[in-house]
Amino acid sequence: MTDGVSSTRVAAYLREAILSGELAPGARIRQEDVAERLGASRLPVREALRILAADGLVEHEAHKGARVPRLSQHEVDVVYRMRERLEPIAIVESMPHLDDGAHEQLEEVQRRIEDNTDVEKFLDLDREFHMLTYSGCHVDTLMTVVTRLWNSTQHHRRTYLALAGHRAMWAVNAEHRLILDAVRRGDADDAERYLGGHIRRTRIELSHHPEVFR
Amino acid sequence: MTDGVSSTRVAAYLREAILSGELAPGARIRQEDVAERLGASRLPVREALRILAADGLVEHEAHKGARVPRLSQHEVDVVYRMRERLEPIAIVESMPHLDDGAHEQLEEVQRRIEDNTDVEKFLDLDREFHMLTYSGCHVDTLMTVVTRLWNSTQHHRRTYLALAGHRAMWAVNAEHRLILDAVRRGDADDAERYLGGHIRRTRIELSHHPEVFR
DNA sequence: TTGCCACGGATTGGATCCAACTTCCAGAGT
DNA sequence: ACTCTGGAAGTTGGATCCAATCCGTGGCAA
Repeated sequence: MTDGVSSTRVAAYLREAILSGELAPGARIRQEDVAERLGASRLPVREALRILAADGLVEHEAHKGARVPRLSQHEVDVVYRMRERLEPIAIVESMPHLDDGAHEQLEEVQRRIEDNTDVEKFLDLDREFHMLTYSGCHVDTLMTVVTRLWNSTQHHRRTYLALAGHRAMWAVNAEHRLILDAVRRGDADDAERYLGGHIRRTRIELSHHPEVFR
Repeated sequence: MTDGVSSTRVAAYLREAILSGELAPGARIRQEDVAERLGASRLPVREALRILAADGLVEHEAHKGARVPRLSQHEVDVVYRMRERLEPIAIVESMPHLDDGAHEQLEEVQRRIEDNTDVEKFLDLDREFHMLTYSGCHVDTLMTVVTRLWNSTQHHRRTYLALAGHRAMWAVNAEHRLILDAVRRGDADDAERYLGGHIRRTRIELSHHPEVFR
């Protein structure tokens, strides 16, 4: 259900365009272009841009318009260090509320990740896997921030994956399996540990590839 | 200097009203009221509300309007656990960029905190102290999130202080002094440790006072 | 050639009017 | 007495038009 509200539809459209890489970091977003393309007026576009700014997907400057933020290597590194500390909280909050159905879903998504070879598909599935592990966390403030952190580094994950291919994928799968097992067993300590390690290892791999940041 | 842009002026006005407690959690904000009071049209008010939503100061629902979010005790606890893990990153990022002038300012602010007895004044000064220690952190994503976390719990700090008075204030001052000293010495490990402990102790004190959450 | 100023197109910000939705209350029907 | 329905009032969302600002371009002078 698209909510019926135009501004949220526009926001969804732009969110997809940015996360899919169609709009790269640094790209400018002209209100009238979007309005025309979606058959709406500029007003809902303006509101959509504010919504996306809250998600960290665009940055807005008065009288200069909106553009997709361009993060430096150091900024991305800090974002990953933030994730390393925040997401363990989310998984611990979430685990008690995950039932067998959720565990099944996780197993299924992880199986699809292991069968997959496409970069774009991996990005979606990986995000789905982690968000599923957090789906029992009902603290809005936390989930908003976590989503924001994923959003703002989506572009770099993509270019890194396109570069490294599936060479390092075995580690991701091993870590996901360990996380999934800990979640199933209800072992919060292990879940925290493996999740933190997963993010940390990714951060360090990224730091070895400065070419991702042009 | 107020940016000249109406929507940011409106946002600043509402931000002040919310942080000062004038608009309490749960309070509804009608666009026309604000517009009339500030002599603007409803449009900049709408944009201001979106800006504030990004700061976590209001929540917006389609066709139902904006209101100041009401956080549960558990949510506030999680927000403090987030702060406990994020702000140490901020202070470590910041410290290398703080010069003697900044150290002087910190000393001055802390002195004023120790001389102060007013609750409202303490809230401002305490925030100023911590934000000063983070002022050298130029990672936008991190500072945006930290600000958001402070914003969303400002109300609870106020009511707790009004309740506990300055009984527990000595601990705050001791911790501030230790943080300030570590910052001066450029000792990142100590700064991290004392800051984390400061936030953690506050969180635990809050958890002992459920009456703050009505 | 280079730097500066002015001007005009392009783009965003704001005001007003109209449409859509929500909420609340009265009244009929059970 | 209770529930459900319909409609009116109140509030937010969207479209259009106008104002303010930015930015590139071209001309002019040093």
